[in-house]
Amino acid sequence: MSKAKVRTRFAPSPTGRMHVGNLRTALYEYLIAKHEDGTFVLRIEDTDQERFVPEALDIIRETMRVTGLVEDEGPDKDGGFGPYVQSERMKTGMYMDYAKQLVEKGEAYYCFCTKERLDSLRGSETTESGKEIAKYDKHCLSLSKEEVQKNLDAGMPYVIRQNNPTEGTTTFHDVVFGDITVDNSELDDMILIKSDGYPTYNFANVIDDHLMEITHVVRGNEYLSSAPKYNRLYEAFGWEVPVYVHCPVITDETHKKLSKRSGHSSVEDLLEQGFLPEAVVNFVALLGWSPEEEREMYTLKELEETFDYKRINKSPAVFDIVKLRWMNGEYIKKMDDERYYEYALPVIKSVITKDYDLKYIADLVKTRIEVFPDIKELIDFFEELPDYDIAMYTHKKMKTNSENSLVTLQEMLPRLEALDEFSREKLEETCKAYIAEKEIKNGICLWPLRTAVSGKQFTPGGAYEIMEIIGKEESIKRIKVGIEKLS
RNA sequence: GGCCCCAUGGUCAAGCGGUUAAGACAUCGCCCUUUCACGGCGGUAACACCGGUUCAAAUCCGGUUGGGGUCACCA
Repeated sequence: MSKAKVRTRFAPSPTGRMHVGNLRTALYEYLIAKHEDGTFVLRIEDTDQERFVPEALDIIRETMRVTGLVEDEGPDKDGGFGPYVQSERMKTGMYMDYAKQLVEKGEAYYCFCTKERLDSLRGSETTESGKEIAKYDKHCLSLSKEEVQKNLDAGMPYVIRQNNPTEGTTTFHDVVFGDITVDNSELDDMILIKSDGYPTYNFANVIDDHLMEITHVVRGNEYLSSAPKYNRLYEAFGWEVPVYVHCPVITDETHKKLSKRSGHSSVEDLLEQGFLPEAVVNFVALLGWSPEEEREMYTLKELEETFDYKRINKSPAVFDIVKLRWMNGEYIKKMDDERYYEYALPVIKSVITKDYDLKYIADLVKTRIEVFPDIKELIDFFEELPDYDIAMYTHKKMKTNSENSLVTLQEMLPRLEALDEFSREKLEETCKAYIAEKEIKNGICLWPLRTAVSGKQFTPGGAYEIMEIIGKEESIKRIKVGIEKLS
């Protein structure tokens, strides 16, 4: 028997921004498919009309586009398994038909219980500690066929519930967690069809995955507890269960599930904060999974080759923004000039209005940033000399203080004024000559100059680079300010 | 609270019965250097606890503790 073609799916519900947990799920689905030369499909699960937000769809598409997780089949790419949007599939009445099949088999039943009854059900049965017991009591299971029909004819609102056994156990298999067995008495009779006629997420999922011939299902660990009920559904239909891959949750620094509060829970947030999509993908791939080889920088293409879902971790991982920043910095350093400028120049222009060599400035900060907005505070002094404390002229290691700094500035001023060209070469030549002449350490000359022209403790580049960028006039002006401050 | 899951440095993690318990981020120190950064070198730092099984346990089993998840006509 030949191996069935691998088909995976990313099935988001369009309810808001794309969470990094969703990105990881999508990524793993994508990688599992690509690794086996399989098909990655996009399916939109919009069965919740309450929470549906139209823009969310665009966000998802855009996120997938920039991260490179492009689907092989989906709403815009019919592969013969459509429609790929659940609200459209719903129109065919297919979910209802399948639900009715289950009713026929006695694996499901109509339920006419009101919201009030359900609420009182939960309220009445409480544990000693006052916690709720949420299981439905199978009240409507006892209704006769005639009673059901009568209610239906009367137009009573209803739902269809799964009829789970109350004795015995159910075991399901998960690739990362192994076999998990639960008592059937724990299984709630979950709703399959809502009173608005829409299928619930759980039901639509099973139907669609089967119909779309999905072979591997990746999802968050939060769905682990509903997995046994899925098994019963597959069993009831007599369908083959796909390979389940449950991923550990991603948590924040407090080890709680990553939420909007943390400020970087969505891919959108991250991109807005100046992170590169490839860095985010690389980082997220490593959250809960590790390759066999000793390495952690991977392009999406390389991940496709090495990804092995059997190496997914079981324990929750903390989303460490500090390490993401580091990784992003690594990606920035490796960027080719053209693309780098594309990202860096706009940021530089937001700070510098003067006619400076902006690409030169960009080159200077390339190894000094982790995300692009970092550039701002690094280069603000180019635009305007900040007011600074003369204590900055004193540097122990450079052996400088206000006195010798003043001397340096006073003696260098005429030499610099005499220069007709403020190139790096000329500047270096001039300073070196002075240093040799006075038989002093480099720092005695360069530190005061750098301080005077920047007014900052730390700068990207040294005195030569800064003076070359701001030019003769501005340099002289700033050195005079320094002399004034020191006098 | 019931049920399920998890447990190696601050964080991500390798490890599948015998290792000096990798590596990365962070942190600290040194080198390079006109500052900072880059780069190079080095240091601090971990098997939650208690019992088994075994000649041998981070690795297997049980319990304890801790953490997480889930208990919707949401996904």
